[in-house]
Amino acid sequence: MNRPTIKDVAAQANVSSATVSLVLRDSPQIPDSTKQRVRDAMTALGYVYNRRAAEMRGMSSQILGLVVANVRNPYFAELTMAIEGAAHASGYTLVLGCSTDDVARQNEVLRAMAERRVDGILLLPASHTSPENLKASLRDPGLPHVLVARGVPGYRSDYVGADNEASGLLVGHHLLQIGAESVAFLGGVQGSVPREDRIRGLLKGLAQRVDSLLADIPLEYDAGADLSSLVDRALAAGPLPDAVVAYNDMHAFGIASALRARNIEPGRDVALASFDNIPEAAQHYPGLTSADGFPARVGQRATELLLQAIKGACPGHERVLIDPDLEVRGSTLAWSPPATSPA
Amino acid sequence: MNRPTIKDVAAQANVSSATVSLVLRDSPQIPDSTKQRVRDAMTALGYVYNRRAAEMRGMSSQILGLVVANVRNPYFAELTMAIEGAAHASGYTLVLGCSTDDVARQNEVLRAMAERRVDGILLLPASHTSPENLKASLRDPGLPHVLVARGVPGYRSDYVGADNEASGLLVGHHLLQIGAESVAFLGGVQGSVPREDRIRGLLKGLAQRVDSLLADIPLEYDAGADLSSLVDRALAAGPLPDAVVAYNDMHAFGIASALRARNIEPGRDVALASFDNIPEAAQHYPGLTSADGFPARVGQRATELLLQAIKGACPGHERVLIDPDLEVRGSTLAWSPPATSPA
DNA sequence: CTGAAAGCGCTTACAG
DNA sequence: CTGAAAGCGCTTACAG
Repeated sequence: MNRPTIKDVAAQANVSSATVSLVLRDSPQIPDSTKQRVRDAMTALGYVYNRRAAEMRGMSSQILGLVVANVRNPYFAELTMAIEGAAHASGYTLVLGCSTDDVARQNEVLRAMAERRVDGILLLPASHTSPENLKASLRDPGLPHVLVARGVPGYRSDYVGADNEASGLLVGHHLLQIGAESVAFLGGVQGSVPREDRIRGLLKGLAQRVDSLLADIPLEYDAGADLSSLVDRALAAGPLPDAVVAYNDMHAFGIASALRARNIEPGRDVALASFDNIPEAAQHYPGLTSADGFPARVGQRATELLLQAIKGACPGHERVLIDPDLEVRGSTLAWSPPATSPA
Repeated sequence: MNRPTIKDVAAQANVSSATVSLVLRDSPQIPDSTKQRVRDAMTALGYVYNRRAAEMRGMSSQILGLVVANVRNPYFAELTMAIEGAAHASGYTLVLGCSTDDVARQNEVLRAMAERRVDGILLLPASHTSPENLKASLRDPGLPHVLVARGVPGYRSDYVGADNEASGLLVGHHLLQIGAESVAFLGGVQGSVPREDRIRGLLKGLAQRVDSLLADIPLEYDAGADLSSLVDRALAAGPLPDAVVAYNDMHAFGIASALRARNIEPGRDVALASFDNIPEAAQHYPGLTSADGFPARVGQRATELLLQAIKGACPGHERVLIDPDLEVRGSTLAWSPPATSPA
């Protein structure tokens, strides 16, 4: 026999399928005795509710879609876990798509989600996503959605992300405070919005003493990033800066190792700071000074906003920025300006 | 107007809905001229295929479920990406559930997936999953499934994972070869099957000279693991071993930092090896010797096996172990036995 | 308190 | 080459 349906359950319990349906919804109009009989029939038959069939009668799918570039980046991983947790807590199931930061792949994934009638979509847009793109994939099909962690310039929609400029500002202020006079920014993918925001904030924070970066070297790709050659290029470009700011903690770890391999001890010979403050930043030696972007909060808020939008209570272009916080550790605290420069 | 259906498309194109359905499937019995007309109607109306409705007529959902403990562990992240990629390549969409290594949560997630009628499930079982558990959640409802990365003793099913014992053996042989005479194993969650397999293999590999571990200290929980206190406990337990073997690379990084913070240079003062060989292991200073578990291959094979099981071509208890490989780097190569011991 | 019936958006024989 | 009709497993008015 095939999977049992409410009809089978109804037959077993000697009621109509309508009654079974009402029992499933725990309707108050069914007396407990009948409910019990129906429930016994369900377990006897091993009945599993078919939400897909229910959906056909206008019910929602209770599925949310999440599209991220990848899940290897610990920041994205944390975000994904937070979103899965928030969705689960609200009775939603999560469909995951990885764009691998590729717009074509992203479009395929979004289309697949639309065909499966997800109730809404959380999108961390691939790097070169265009507004027209999102209009065609999300706005026109009428899919409720919120953009996460990265905005798409020129596209108005709900958005939740870290305040990258504020993060940069915190890092800049701190470096100013410890006396850094030359700063290089390493890592991140060229042209990405968070990267630009972080640099803009950083320069604002440093403005009192430093007016430009000693070096600004982006990566070609994020995956399999070659931090070692990045450090080579930075060292070839000029003198060792007082401080290196990495695009994120993962890049910072690679940079720290590359420096150490060249006999430059991070924290002592050069200050090192970065962004994200993933748990590993605290475990690293020296402890890595990092601006926390609170991915769990971003994911939580983004999910809440999406659920509101699905309910129809949608302003539609809310922009939520999560306040950053700077975790100061040995990688900048252990450094002090060279003696040659005046106090 | 609501979402357009094939009926709307049919009206627009002056054909019946049956014809539209055939065009969707690109049936050869429909002439190109009609197909074109229908397709034009689709784009004009912004029609989006409703796979859920199709499913009601006996078609499959083209959805696979993946349940993992978390996605923060880089090994799991890599696995997840590989599975998402393989699923996508075969036209499947992936539903992701995180059990947070909690059996109750895992059961909820599996139930939600069953209600959504996924075609099959890939499960990385939570630590204390029982065979009865899986029987009730997977076998009885007739859900095709394959277990990934961790087996459940006493439960027969398709399984794909790294060969942890062989990995341990490789590490053990290598440590023997560089002359290590005392070895401590640090990290991993007490009682986990991969942990036990790794230790068993390690001891086999060392058997020629070493017959027991100097220390074997597991973690209470994986999340937010306190590697620093782990190292303290290891150092308190006795003399510095020749080699430390970490449960995985993430733990090894934490251990390396903790050692360095205590003025013990990993690679020079103590050999350090571990498991997984995540990309960061190569970037670390010193390069981390690590046994590669090839999560991408595990994910790929597991997905293939599941798709076969879904097609019904299922032996049902295939056990696939992916061959490991030892990547030897500075963290063990730079170490040499203390001069006091004879050559 | 419970049942008969219509309908969600598709697919699939079956006619023509 | 194309259409009418039945049916997938539910839910929801509407009767009784």
